[in-house]
Amino acid sequence: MANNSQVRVRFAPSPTGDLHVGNIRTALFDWAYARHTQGKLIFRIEDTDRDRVTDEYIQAAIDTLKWLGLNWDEGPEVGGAYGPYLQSQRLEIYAEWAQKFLDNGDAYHCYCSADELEERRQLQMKNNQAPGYDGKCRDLSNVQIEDYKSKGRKPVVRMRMPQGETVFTDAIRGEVKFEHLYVPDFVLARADGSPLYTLAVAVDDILMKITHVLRGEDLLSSTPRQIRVYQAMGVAESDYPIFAHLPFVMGQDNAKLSKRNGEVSIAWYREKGFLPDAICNYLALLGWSPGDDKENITMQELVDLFTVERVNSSPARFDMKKLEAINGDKIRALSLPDFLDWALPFLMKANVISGSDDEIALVKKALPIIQERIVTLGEIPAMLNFLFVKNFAVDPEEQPKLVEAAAQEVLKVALTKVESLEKWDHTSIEEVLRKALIEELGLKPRIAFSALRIAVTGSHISPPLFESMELLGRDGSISRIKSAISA
RNA sequence: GGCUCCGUCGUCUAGUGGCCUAGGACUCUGGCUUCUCAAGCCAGCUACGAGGGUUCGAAUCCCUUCGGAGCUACCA
Repeated sequence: MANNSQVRVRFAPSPTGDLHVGNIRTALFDWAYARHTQGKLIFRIEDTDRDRVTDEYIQAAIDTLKWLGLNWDEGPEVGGAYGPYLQSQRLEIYAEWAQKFLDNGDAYHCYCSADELEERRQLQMKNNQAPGYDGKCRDLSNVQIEDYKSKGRKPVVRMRMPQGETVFTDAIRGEVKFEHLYVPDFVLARADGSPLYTLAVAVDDILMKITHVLRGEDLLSSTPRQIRVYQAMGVAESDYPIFAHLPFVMGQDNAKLSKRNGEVSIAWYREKGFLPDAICNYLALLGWSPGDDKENITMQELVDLFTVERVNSSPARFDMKKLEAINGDKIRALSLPDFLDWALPFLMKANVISGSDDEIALVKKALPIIQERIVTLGEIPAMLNFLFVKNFAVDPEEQPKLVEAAAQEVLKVALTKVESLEKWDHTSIEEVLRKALIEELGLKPRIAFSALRIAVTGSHISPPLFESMELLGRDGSISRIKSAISA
């Protein structure tokens, strides 16, 4: 196996859509392994299928990795000695190798049409045979070739699989063996000369001197094809990369993660208000574990602890609840300046604030009292809206609770006490209200403060009442209590 | 169908022959705390897919079986 001293891992997505949870978990492991070994992370775009990969998706993939903090050493935007890193810019390279394979007899031209192949496949299935290319064009005579050409047929390049078997050691699963009987000759390049995944991935991994291939389990059965290409390239077995096939991340119902059973696009989590560190922390726990009972880890701890040996081989189910729990932990651990930086864009986007200095100052004061009450940043606007809203109105569903006689009594007493307060801070407010409502009127705290809470914040669920009143200010609080009384 | 991978609480996992009457986390349930909601604290529920071996001893090793997943493309 590869014995280079410098570890070179690659993350090579085919951006046919927004990067999803599974992609990111792979990227995260690739990144963590590169950093753990102080090796290099190579970011390569597999866009050989330009019908499905768009520039927008490529850019989105780049942005997503950056947002998550998964930086790369070679690839788009940073370049590197083995570029270009977009496969669509490496077409001549693949064409050269395809030609070389043809010249050496490792590959051959196949003139079968898609329809013919499909027809034969159906027949194979019907006869209970393993479907796959039957080798029809393996040894075409010159006459046959001329005949095809005269009919205007354009050939694809197909790799010749020799008899035998391919055995390799997967770093996660151990020895895996494939009999070539079940690995049919596969297509390397289309009739127009454009390469297919099997050609490009193998050529690039060798040319880019990749030492470790950590990728999804779905690619496990394509590994013998890649190894076949290495052989045709004349690569020594000791220079093959080490393969490590990561277990799947699945949805709730044991199916591959999809829109149906949970949001898959990382962009969605970003908008919802999940922190990159929380996403990475959670994803790291899918198929890997730090080994001890500690699960809430930092990116640095992940780097320090991550080894392929500790990666599981069994698939994991994605659990939104646990992600939320971790996100809540991460939010609570945020410093106030960091929390402010994360919170502001959400408040602006929801039009709760416009971004003035006064508003920001107030947000800064309010954040500590909601920090342990939210699970995602997206909940912040609703939590703080009562401080900024111009036309305040009590939630219609809460309104009935205010008109009750007992509530009116509380509000009236509270109003007079609060109006005569000299210092407007939460301790003074709490002190005077407790004295008047709890001690003197003998009310239970939860009863006494409920009406006030609704009057001031508009809902029976809110940040702590006295702090909320302090932040709202004397005038605002008093006028809201007044309007609750007259209502 | 064939090939390949996988199988510990509901979920993520710890566990590599005795430390396991199986540990942690999330969820759920009950309680404490409490100005609401949270947070925090305490307690509880629940698992080695099944069946055979090997062994003094098995979640850990072997076999069979059942289940799940992936691949089986001129997608990646």
